[in-house]
Amino acid sequence: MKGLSDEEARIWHAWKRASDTVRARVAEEIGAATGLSDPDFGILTRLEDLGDGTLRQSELAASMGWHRSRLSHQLTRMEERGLVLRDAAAGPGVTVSLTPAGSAAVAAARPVHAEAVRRHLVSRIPSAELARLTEVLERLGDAST
Amino acid sequence: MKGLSDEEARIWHAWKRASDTVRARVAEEIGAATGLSDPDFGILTRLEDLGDGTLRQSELAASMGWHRSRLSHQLTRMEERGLVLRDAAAGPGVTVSLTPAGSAAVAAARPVHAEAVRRHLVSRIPSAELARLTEVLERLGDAST
DNA sequence: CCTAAAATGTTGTCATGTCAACACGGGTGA
DNA sequence: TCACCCGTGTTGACATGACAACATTTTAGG
Repeated sequence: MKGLSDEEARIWHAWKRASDTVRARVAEEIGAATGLSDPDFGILTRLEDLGDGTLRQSELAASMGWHRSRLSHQLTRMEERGLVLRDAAAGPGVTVSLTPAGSAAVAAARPVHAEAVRRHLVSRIPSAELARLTEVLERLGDAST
Repeated sequence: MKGLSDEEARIWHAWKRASDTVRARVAEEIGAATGLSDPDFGILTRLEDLGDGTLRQSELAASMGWHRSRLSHQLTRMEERGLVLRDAAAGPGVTVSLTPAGSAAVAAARPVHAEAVRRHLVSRIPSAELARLTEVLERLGDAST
C-alpha cells in the first residue's frame, strides 16, 4: 500500500501533536517556576535519586540513555550556571555532584513537575484506561526492529 | 501531594520514552532512504498537499504551527540543498515552491514514511484499541490550560 | 614491566529550535 | 501628503542534540 489510510494518518498526527504539546507544557511550567530546562531537570533528579547527589558521568549517561558527548555538553552548560560540579573520580572517569544551588533548584522543581504531569497528562486520561495505556506506551518504547 | 505516585511516574516515563523512540525511528527510516529530515519531510508534504507545490510562507508557517523565524531558518537550509525555491509573492510576503528535486524526494519518502508509521506505531497497538487511543491522544494535544 | 585494546571524556561541526531585534512595504488616518 | 502602525520576513545569539575525531587513562596480555 502506498499511503496511510485516513485512520492511520489521524493517529499519526494525533501522536505527533500530543507528543510535542504534553512535553512542551510540562517543560514550560518547570522552566517558568525554576529556570531549569527539561534536560537540566532530568540530570538533577538522577543525581539525587540514583546517587546520593553524586554519580560517575558514565553511569549518569547510561541511566538517561544519552551519548557521552551529549552529557558532556550539557554538564558544561550546567557547570557554568553553578548547578553541578565535576571532579576526577577515584577510579577512572569523572564524578558529577549537585551544588547547593542545584539541590535547591531541583527541590523547587519537583512539585511543579508533579503538578504539571498530572494536569497535562494523567488527569486527561480516563482513569479506567490508565493502566492499559501505560502498557501500550511501554510496548511502543520497547527495543525492537 | 508532593511527588508522583508509582503509577503516575510509570506512565510519565513510558510517555517520554515512547514519544522519543517512535518519532526517532520513523525519522531515521525516512532519512536513511531519502536524506530528508523530519522537518524537511513536513515542509515538502505540506507544499504538495495544501498548495499545488506552492504556498506563501505565512500560510506554510500557520499550517505547521511554526513561528516565522523557525520556518525562515528551515527554508534557508532547504533552499541551499535545492529542495525549495523562494520568490517575492504577488501581494505581500514570499512564495515557496517545490523544485523538481524536492518533488522527487518527497515522492520517494512517502511510502517509506507510511511503512514506518505502520511498523513503529499502528501495528503495535491492538486494533481494537486504535480508535480509543486516537481519541485520547487528540484530547492530550488539544489547546487548554 | 610494556604495549595494545577498551573505556571514558572532550571538542568541533553541523542541524534544529526559540527568542528578540531589526528591516521593509502597504495601508490608514490626521 | 506624511507619519505611524502592522503584517511579514530575516538575522543573530544562544540552547539543544547528533556524530565523528581526539586525548587520556585503565586494564589486559605477554
